[in-house]
Amino acid sequence: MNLLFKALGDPTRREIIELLRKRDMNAGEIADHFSISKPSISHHLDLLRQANVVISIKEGQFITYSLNTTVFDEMVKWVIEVSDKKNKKTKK
Amino acid sequence: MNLLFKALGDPTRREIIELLRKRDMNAGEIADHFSISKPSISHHLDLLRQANVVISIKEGQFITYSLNTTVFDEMVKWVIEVSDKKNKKTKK
DNA sequence: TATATATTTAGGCAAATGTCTAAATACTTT
DNA sequence: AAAGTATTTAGACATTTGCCTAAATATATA
Repeated sequence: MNLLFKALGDPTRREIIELLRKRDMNAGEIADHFSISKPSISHHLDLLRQANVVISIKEGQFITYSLNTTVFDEMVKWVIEVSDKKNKKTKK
Repeated sequence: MNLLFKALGDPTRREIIELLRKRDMNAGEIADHFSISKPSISHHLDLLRQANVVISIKEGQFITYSLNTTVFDEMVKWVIEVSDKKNKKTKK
């Protein structure tokens, strides 16, 4: 879960996630949305892949990236749980 | 939201959050749960406070820390929204 | 085969992060 | 007022992060 939080702790990477939410894209298309270099985007994509937030599939000379949203489940569960205990304490 | 994700991207800080879920604690009590120095814990608490995850209240010579879970709401909303690929409309 | 296109890898650099010890600040008690 | 307790601030250090350019790899096309 640490890799996931770290992955989400960068605005560029969150923007990439928001892009991929609309449709799958290859690395070049993703890079075109930003003013930083392609190698830097490639690095961000690597971190997102390590955190299992995205999946990459090679298609010819392109590499298509798509979102894997299941990885968020555990995280949301943790956050809700952490929030819930506190509520319980004040509610009861 | 960046400060929040960054705050959550460290295991010690997540443990602090889990501690505070059970009950409010002062800085010394929190530090006693870890093997790292008090100044380091103080720094972690500062980051959590900057991210609005905790609130600190001075009580005599102690400083009591408590969780502020409302800050998670926006984050969970973002994650859920991003996970929902079918509804691509961005609402504010 | 040679050239163009897509993407990553390598290496370097400045800034941010997480840790420490020592010192400073604030409050309490004697 | 002096001493003790709680916590933070300051400064240093190694590691990580995010960015860059240049080079390498892989595929497509003339």
